[in-house]
Amino acid sequence: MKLTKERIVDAGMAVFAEVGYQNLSMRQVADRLDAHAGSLYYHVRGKDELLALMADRVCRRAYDAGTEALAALPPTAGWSDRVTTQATTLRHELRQHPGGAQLLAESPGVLSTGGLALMERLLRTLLDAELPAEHCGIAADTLLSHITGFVLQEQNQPTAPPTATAAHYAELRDQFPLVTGELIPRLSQDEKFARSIRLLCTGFAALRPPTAA
Amino acid sequence: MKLTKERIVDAGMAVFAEVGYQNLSMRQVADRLDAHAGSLYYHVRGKDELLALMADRVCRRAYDAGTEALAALPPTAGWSDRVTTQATTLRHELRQHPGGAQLLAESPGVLSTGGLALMERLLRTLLDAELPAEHCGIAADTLLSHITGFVLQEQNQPTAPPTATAAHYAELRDQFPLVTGELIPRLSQDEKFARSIRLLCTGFAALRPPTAA
DNA sequence: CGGCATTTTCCAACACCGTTCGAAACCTTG
DNA sequence: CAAGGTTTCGAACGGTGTTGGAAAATGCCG
Repeated sequence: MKLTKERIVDAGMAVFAEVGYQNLSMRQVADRLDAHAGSLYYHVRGKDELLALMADRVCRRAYDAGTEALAALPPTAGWSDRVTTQATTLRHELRQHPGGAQLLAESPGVLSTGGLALMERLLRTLLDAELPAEHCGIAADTLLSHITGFVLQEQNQPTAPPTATAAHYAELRDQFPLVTGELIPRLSQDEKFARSIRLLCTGFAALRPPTAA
Repeated sequence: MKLTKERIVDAGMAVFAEVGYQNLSMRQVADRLDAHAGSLYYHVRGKDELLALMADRVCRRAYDAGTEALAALPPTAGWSDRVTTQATTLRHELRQHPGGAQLLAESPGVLSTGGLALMERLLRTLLDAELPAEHCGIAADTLLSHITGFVLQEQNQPTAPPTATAAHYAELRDQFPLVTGELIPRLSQDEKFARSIRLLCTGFAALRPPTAA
């Protein structure tokens, strides 16, 4: 079957879902298309462009999933609910593929169409929330970079905490009582994420002009 | 001269500063020590461990730079100034090496001693600010993941904006009026970072119990 | 000092990577 | 059919992380 940019990105996403960002290779993408690695370079300038296209697709998916989730929101939902929904769907989409956050992080910025769409909707949400316009850009930027940072850290946390010696562990407890203490208790990642977004939203709310209730 | 974990990490940091995270290779590190690549594996389990050690060192440096900057703060400085100082020094340290944020992001979490030290001090700062203890963990986590996310995005923004066709550019302006509009105006990265931290701090402040003035 | 054992280094090799390039195959058009 | 452009192949290049056995260096003990 004929090779196409579209089909190459499809195959790229497929092996991405299987082996993750770190182990994605041109040869595997080509294999999935019953083609040879060199053939890809007729349609794509290099791995960078392929990754950028894939990042764009991830953004697009997150955008579409977001519109769906937003539509399911009750009409009573406030702006912070809308922000939270967008953040949650983006995180969910990033977590679909291992290393998904890295794909977004290492592809050059939010230049792609999909990334811009995400940003645009977020800005509109914040503007509709009557945030002062001059702060919306920063707010949206902060939100997005926080989300990618969160999922990134989340995705390469070691699956199994290392079997540290009891002595070494005691020493750590001694040296860093707060980090090892009951702050940051057994909170699920979902919970941590939700709270961090809530935290950001309260920060946003503090920017709003004091409107009479 | 004898090879050591310490010396290997030193060399690693040196070539890291020169070629950046993406192009750092075991062979270059070995070359700088007048050794062969295979020899490194006697002292280090693999590239992953080397990167983890380097990440730890970056954290340590950021910690030391932070204590210095904190000491230079006037005693009248409030907790938000202390938070900002820590954030700024961390960002500055990450920006020292190209791809510095990726090093921190891809090495497994904040498990190293240096990372824990950073976290511990941040937690103490927030606790001293009389934030409710159950929120401090989230707050610190949010701050850190935001910083890494910010520097990450900052560090692989394309140096030169692509020479897009005027037609295509107009279409973008049409499709995404907000992103391309005068929100997010010509703000330096420093300014954007400062404001994002300020934003987070106001969010933190909103968590504090209303103490009588 | 010699001899031995351990620690450390070399060096060649493996498998894989992204990328390039000329030749072959294919398809469309005249 | 023949010509020409489009697309694919297939081998190759230089690079990567990593391994394992041979070789050297080092420390130790008689």
